[in-house]
Amino acid sequence: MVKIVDVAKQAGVSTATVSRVISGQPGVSDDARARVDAAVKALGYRPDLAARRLRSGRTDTLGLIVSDIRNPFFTEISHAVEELAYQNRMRVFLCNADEDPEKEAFYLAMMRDENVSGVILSPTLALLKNLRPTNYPFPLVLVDRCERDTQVDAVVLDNFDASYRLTEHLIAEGYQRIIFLYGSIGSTGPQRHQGYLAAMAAAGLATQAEAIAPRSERAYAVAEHLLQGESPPDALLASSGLILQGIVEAVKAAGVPVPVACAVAGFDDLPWTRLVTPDITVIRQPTHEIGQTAINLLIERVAQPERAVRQVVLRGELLLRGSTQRNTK
Amino acid sequence: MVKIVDVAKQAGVSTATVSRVISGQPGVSDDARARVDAAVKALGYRPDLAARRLRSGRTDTLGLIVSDIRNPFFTEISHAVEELAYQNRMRVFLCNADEDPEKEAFYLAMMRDENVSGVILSPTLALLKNLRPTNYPFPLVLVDRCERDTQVDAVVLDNFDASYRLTEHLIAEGYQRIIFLYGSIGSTGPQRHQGYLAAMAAAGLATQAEAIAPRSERAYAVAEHLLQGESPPDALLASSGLILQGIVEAVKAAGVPVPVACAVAGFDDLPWTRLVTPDITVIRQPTHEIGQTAINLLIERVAQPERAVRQVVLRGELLLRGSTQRNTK
DNA sequence: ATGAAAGCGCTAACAA
DNA sequence: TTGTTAGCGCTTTCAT
Repeated sequence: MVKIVDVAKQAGVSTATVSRVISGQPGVSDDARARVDAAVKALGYRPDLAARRLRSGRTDTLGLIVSDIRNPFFTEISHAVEELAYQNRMRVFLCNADEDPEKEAFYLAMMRDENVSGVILSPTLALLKNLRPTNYPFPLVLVDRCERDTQVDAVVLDNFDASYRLTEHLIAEGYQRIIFLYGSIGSTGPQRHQGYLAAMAAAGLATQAEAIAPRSERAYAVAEHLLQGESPPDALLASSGLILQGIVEAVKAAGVPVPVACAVAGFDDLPWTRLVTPDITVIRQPTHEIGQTAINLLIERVAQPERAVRQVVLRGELLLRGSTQRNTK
Repeated sequence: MVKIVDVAKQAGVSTATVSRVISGQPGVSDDARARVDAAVKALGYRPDLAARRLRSGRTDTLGLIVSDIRNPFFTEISHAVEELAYQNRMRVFLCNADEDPEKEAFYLAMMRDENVSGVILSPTLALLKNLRPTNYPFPLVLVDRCERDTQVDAVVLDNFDASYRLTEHLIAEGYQRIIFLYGSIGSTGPQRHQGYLAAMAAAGLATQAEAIAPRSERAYAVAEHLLQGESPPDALLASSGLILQGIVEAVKAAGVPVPVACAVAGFDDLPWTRLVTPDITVIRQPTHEIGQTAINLLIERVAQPERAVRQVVLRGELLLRGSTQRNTK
């Protein structure tokens, strides 16, 4: 294995000069620089990262801890983070907490052990509720989930606003008995619930909402039950893609005509929402931008540890499609 | 920061003994072991990974380089790999090559620099064509893509067989003018193409296949064109989920009744294939098992570097659904 | 079973 | 601008 002394010897300089050259520091003559570069190339030298990290204390590695790697929302965020990390020549540990606080704690500890430069995290509700950023030896940026009083850099959707606008649209289309199904674990479901409540209240309509486990099977069961009940909904709203999927399956199974008898809408512009008939009205989250913003916040935080906390709130995009347009169909 | 000497002092032993205890080596008395454990706990000691790696040359870290992190197929594999790595207390660098040989090369070099214990890789075709495992200082396990003569551990689908059975099913249902759309870059598309050709030949039917870029827009355009042509297909087969999506959109847009006028089927049991009407017949790949098998192969290879090359070929599952059942509908 | 001590390859403080 | 050198914190040989 070729090491820094070999390069130094070959180039006729000291190891310090080689070190300066390979880490792009100033204070090296063009001549020496050229000789080192040549020696590096000739010998195929690659610095030993473990040695460098031990000595320097830096790793140039980020952690990304997502709640569910199989959820396309997080997959898009991961993609954006990976892309920017690649451009910045940083590595990233991508970890999947699977909504499990224990796994989340394990990975957070691992990040500490790895001495990462920073971590992007979509926290479980349990962690979010009493998050002390000072507990962590690295800067933290939250994505997707954040409470109003959390004092940490974060980038989230304006959940209240998005949900308000979605509900408002349904009301404008003439739907009245609008039922909202939302994920009970997590912070986004309840925030979206609030937007729904506000929009309904503004229109003077009675509300009904069901907090459920965020799984399509649960949404299916609840929707099925509601559709068969005494006063069935004329619109079903979902606070997430998974819940929306369950609703769509239930409506299909029950043979309820959409959007005439019942409208359907929800969050997350998943590919299938355009493939089904009718296609589904959704709120599109700017996933790529969320990931991009998160890693930029993190990089800036690393550069300036003392700067004020910043929370970026992004607006969702309402995509009007067939499942909520009673009039045009 | 607390280090190993602090623990040694506190426990009244040498650093060597502490090192033995924390890495679970034998040759330490129960008494010493207990004192060390207590000291570790009392001081909240965590070993410095950089130092450990520099000295030991081991990292207990794996690399996973996927072709496209946004593809649910790879997302499922990532999930399985992550799960098993977690159980084995190993870290994993998840990288997304995005089907780009340059990015792939970068990440492979990064794996070398990181001195990872091993790498799981879904290679680009360019790399697969002349893959020299001896070029890499770490063991390699291929997933999803592998040529017949590649001498590397691998776990793949039996693409020929799966495609054969899918085609056979369509023939049995009475379809005759079956056109196959497959991804031209990559090794799986052509392998699946061969299965289609064989099944058609066995039935004495004329074949038509189109090699296309594996994007839904391309599949849409080609399918649209075929459906409007002089002798339109009575069945369209896709070699991947993305191509299948394009076909479904095109058929829907053209208003062709499925499965009566035209059947549709393909690869990958994506959620939406059950949501559309009719639901789509597909080959389900055992994604979880693929990921699991890959990491197990890798762990065993690390333990026994000299064992013979093993290639695991898994069988796809044919899920019969509405889009190909002309008779029952 | 235990300890003393030699480095792993690199960076950065300091000297020149 | 350049070189010398002292460690970073740990593992592992080699004694005992």
